[in-house]
Formats: sequence, structure tokens, C-alpha cells
Amino acid sequence: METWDAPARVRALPSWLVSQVALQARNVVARHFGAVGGHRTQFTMLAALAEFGPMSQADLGRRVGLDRSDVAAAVAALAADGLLDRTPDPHDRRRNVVRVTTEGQVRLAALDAAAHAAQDELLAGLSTAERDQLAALLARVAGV
Amino acid sequence: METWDAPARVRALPSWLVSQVALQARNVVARHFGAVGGHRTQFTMLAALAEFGPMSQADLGRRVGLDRSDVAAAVAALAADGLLDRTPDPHDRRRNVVRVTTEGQVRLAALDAAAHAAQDELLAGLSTAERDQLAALLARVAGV
DNA sequence: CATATTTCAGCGTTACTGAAATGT
DNA sequence: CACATTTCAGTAGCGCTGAAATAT
Repeated sequence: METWDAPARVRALPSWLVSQVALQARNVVARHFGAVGGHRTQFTMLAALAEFGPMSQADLGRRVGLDRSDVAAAVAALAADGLLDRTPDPHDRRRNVVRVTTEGQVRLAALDAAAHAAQDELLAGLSTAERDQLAALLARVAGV
Repeated sequence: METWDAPARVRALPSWLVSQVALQARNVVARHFGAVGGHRTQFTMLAALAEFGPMSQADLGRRVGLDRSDVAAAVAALAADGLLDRTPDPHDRRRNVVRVTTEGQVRLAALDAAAHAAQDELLAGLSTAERDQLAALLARVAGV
């Protein structure tokens, strides 16, 4: 929580501020997810499969904004842990159909709780109304 | 500017939103700085030296939140380009005293203009009041 | 033939660690 | 002796590219 008194020209840039907060967020979230034995990528992928149902790896990547390449690696790791199930699509044999297992749903619940705890720690200095305001503004900039 | 319809659980996380915006910011800023022939790191370092005067590399790193290791490399590159001047401190011969050159001040002005253009592009969807609100909230979370 | 999917090997950037050399 | 500074070599996460193999 040290303050390094950055130059005024830098401190005034939203792009710099958002990068600083993103760095903090990355560290806080990684620590909370790590305590449950998971990663940021696992959470987004399991959440997408739980919400939208089984889909191909390419669709999964497009859903959560992850590269096809990284999805392949993450899916392989999650499948190895039994958290999701990867089977060839009989209708289009280029594809793998990916679906969450029961074990995966348990992991997702744990990651969800960890994610919420991380938000509380990250945004400890803001009121509920301010958190909502921040989230709304960020969502508009992100185009989400 | 594609929207991939992320899962609700993920989309609602400020930590995820801030990371998405930080990624956009990184790309926009890199493009604008690149057009001037510079980097994000150069800007923060030159700005700190211009605002606070000559200092050691360690102090410079603490100012702008950069690692000692990365500062050494960046200072060497900037010194090679004549944008700053690095001389041994006569009072403490472990240290290098770093100061901006005239050429460095010219580059800083160009980077400053590029930075502002990048903010405009990044925050195009927000009003001036909303940009200020976002910056204020981010500054509080960042602890700056 | 053009296009799409999965997979792998590798790159660039950012933040960081560990350790050596030098000096206070 | 403990500590600080500079520097280098190397690591980890993240986002990405290029290309091969496979299938539509």
C-alpha cells in the first residue's frame, strides 16, 4: 500500500490509473484463487460453460476473450483434473465439445466465492454505490 | 470492438472489467506512443525527472513504481538516445544521478501530447464529468 | 478450393526474483 | 558487519502469431 508520489502528468492519466488498479487486481485475485487451487482462466471458462452450456473450444475462447491457443492448453489442464469433459463433436469432427463435470461445478462455486472475496479486498476503500459506479463506467469503456 | 458476451458472473467482477480496460488502454497508448517513437516507460521516467529534478535510479524507480532492474535497462536505452544523462554521484559513488537532457524534454512534450490523444480515444464513450469520476474512483482504489 | 478447429512451438511485454559487484 | 545501489540473467503470466494436421 505504498504511495510513490508519481509525477502529476502521469498520475492524471486514466490509462495509467487503470493499469495500476489492474495490477493490484491481478495480484489480489491470484492470491484468493490460489488459496482455492485455481486460476483466473479456469474461473472464466468454467463460468461460461456453466452459464451457456457445452460448446466448442473456439466458441469458448470467443465467449471469454481468450486466445484459441490458450484455451487449448487450459482445457487440457482442466480435463486432466476432471473438472471438465472434452469429447469429439459427432456433427463436426473438427471440434471438441467441452462441458463442465460435477467436480467442475464444485470448483466453480469455490472460485466464485474466492472471486467475491477478492473484490471486497480490492475495493475496500469504496462504498457499495461507488463500487457500482466504478463497475458501470468500466463496463462502458470496455464495451461490455 | 467486438463483444463476446462474457458470462454474467465474470462480467460483474470489477477485477475483470478493470483488466479488460487496462488491456485496451495498453494497446491504445502503445499505438499513440509508438507513432512518436517512444514507450510508456520512457514517458513516466522522463515525466518524473522533469517534475522532481535529477535523482538516483533507485529513487526514480520508487517514484514511478518500476523495478530497479527495469529502470537500469530503460535508463541505459534513454541515455544511449541522448534523452537523459547518467553520471556517477560524487557524494555516494554507488549511485548514478540521472537528469533529463534538452532533447529529452522535447521527447517528453511529444509523449505528453500522445498520451492525451490516447486518453481521448480510450474514453471516447464518456463525458468529461464521467471521465473525472472514473479517474477519481480509480485513484482511490490505486491509493494514489 | 476456401474456410474452420485444434494443437504446438515460440515471441513480446510487463513485473518480478536472485545474485554478483561495488560502495556506504 | 549490515545495508544500499547498479546491473545482469533468468522466470512467470498474459496475450498473441504462425503453422501444421484435420475436417467442413
